[in-house]
Amino acid sequence: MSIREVARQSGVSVSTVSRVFNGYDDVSAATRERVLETARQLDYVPTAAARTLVKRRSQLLGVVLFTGYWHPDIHHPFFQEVLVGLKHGVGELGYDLLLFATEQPDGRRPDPYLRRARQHRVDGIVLMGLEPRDPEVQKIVDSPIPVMGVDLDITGNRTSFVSSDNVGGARLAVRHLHSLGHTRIATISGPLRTKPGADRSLGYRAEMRALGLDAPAEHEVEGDFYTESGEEAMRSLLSPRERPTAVFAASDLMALGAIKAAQAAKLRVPEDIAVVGFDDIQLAEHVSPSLTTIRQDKVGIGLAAGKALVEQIENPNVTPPVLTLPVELVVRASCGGRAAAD
Amino acid sequence: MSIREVARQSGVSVSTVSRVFNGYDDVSAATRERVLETARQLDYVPTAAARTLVKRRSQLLGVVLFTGYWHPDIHHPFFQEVLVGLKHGVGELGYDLLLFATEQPDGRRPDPYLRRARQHRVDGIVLMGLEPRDPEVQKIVDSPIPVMGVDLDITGNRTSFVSSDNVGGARLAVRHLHSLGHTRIATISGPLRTKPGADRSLGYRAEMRALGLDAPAEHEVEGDFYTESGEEAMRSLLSPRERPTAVFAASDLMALGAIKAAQAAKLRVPEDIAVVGFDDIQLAEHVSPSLTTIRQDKVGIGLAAGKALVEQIENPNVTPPVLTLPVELVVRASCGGRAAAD
DNA sequence: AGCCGTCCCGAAAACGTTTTTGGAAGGAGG
DNA sequence: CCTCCTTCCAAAAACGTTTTCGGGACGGCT
Repeated sequence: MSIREVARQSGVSVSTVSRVFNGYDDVSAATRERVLETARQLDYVPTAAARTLVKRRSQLLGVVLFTGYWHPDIHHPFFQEVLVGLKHGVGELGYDLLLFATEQPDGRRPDPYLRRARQHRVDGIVLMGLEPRDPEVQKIVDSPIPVMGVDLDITGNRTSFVSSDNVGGARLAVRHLHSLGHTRIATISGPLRTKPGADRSLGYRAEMRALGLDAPAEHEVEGDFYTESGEEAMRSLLSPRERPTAVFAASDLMALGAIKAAQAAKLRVPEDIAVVGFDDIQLAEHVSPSLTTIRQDKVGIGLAAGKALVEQIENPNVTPPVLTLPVELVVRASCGGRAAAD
Repeated sequence: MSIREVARQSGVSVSTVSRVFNGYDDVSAATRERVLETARQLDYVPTAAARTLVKRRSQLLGVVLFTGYWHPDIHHPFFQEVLVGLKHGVGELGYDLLLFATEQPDGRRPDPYLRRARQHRVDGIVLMGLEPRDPEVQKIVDSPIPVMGVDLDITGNRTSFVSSDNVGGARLAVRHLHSLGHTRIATISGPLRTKPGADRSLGYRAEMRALGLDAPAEHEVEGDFYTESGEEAMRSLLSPRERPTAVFAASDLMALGAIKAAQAAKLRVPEDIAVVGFDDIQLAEHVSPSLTTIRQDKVGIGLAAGKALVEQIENPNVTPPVLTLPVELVVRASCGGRAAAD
């Protein structure tokens, strides 16, 4: 089952077998066939470990996906789809994914990610779901291993990131609301320390300004992307006497919470207050009223991240570009307008 | 950076360093400390490939997660949570996950999973999302590598599987419906060739019989777990003159479709027809009417699968038990009754 | 004939560990 | 003084590849 055995049985040297399996062309068609045939008979499979040892690369991409599973709302569907995209993206290029399972229930990570990555000699790392200022992130970025962030703005020598066009999406959302006649438009932003949170907030403000609308400070409240924070935020948005007639929530989950809070306050959505979300998670179309939202191409993000990472691995000299994927407005029922009839 | 360097700098032999790092006790406290210290200074990390080569095991668990990403409804949230559970389960035990990315957009898998598994010398394999009669599955089961199926009934020498108590769950569902006064209870089953599909159908029939209720053939129609099939199934259920007053759908997604179809037929849910689902996906509580359903402990399934697999790896002599996790009835609005006031 | 180029292929070193085998040092017991 | 355990450690083989270096065979030139 080792290359040695194949060599013996086909009457050639070890190096020749190796050459055959690596597709070198300096081996005659006849020997190639003979080697391939005996390999097939012996059911020979090359050992990755040995190859990794000598080539100093593993054809493996490390994935650190921070999913605190104790978080009640962890089921954030975003990363699942990104992962699917990632998988398909790198699969075609001959890489497999190494999912680091080094996270403890209490959030401690006993064996730092970077250490595991080096241990396995992964050729690249994908970072998702962790806090931008996690010290471990910085260590990884500073390492010589190529890194791609997903919704995590890191840059460096061999590192870059991919995310949706968050500011564009936010602008799209408020523009839509405005086109429906709203002028008092509030926002429930994501955590401003995260890239998507900050950018969507930026986009909101930019578009409000561009439209000549007033965006007083009390019309922007910060959530954490999850449902409850949306509920809470909406309550505080509703308290002033001049309440907004529309709100742009920086995530669908928060939009949901917002709608719930509005309904609890006896307001009708969208008649009394319009809501638009961000993400287009599966929920969005099934919920009632169905959610108008900004759709992110989640699979596409994974795909892009994978391909870009491999690109960076195989061309270490070119500095990797920051990738921004387009988003799309999906009009449903939660803000009335032309879809109100649905 | 190799063990050799550490040995040189701390004035001991290579084997001693190895012993220190593997926690053998036949090394004096003094040398141990010295070695550890220089290792720290050199920032030494042992190379997994070399270790794998000689120990013939990798501390890696292969995961084959078949996710046709071209399927419009692929976003099935089930596996995401299972994966999270799996990750945490095996992480504590010192294993990492190797996610095979060898699936092509058109469904071809160019390099069979088993081959990759052997290549990387994974210590065990987790199978999820694939068809029970996929020939590749059989090959994997027949291999000497320990295997755990998730919702995939495979058994063999070193193989077993874990799933929810599907028949119990189904019985729970129809019992609940019956307790609400329903007697004409239909079901939209999952694909009967899959374990969960078959078992939930079995449970439905068993409970109907136990309750002395009539379950004519036209009251059971087979779907594929996804939304559209539920819609379609509901339409055919509604056509006979003696239409059911309640239906048990073998998945939440199908329940959703069913509700949609019922509403399209101008029936009110739950007043005119009650629906209960299975899974308790995130959608279930947000949809309107919110879904009464049977909750699966998805994270728990992953956790159990991981632990059981590792158990089997480390105790190859004991034959692994089939694991069945309890489910739970979650009463919401979609079938009236005591939650109708919600 | 002699020289050179091309085409195939083999020998051997290297990658970084673990494990087996055995041996030196030192103390205890006779 | 001799023998016999312990305790600690070193040497070396083994794991299964890739890659470098070089060499034989063969044909075509001059």
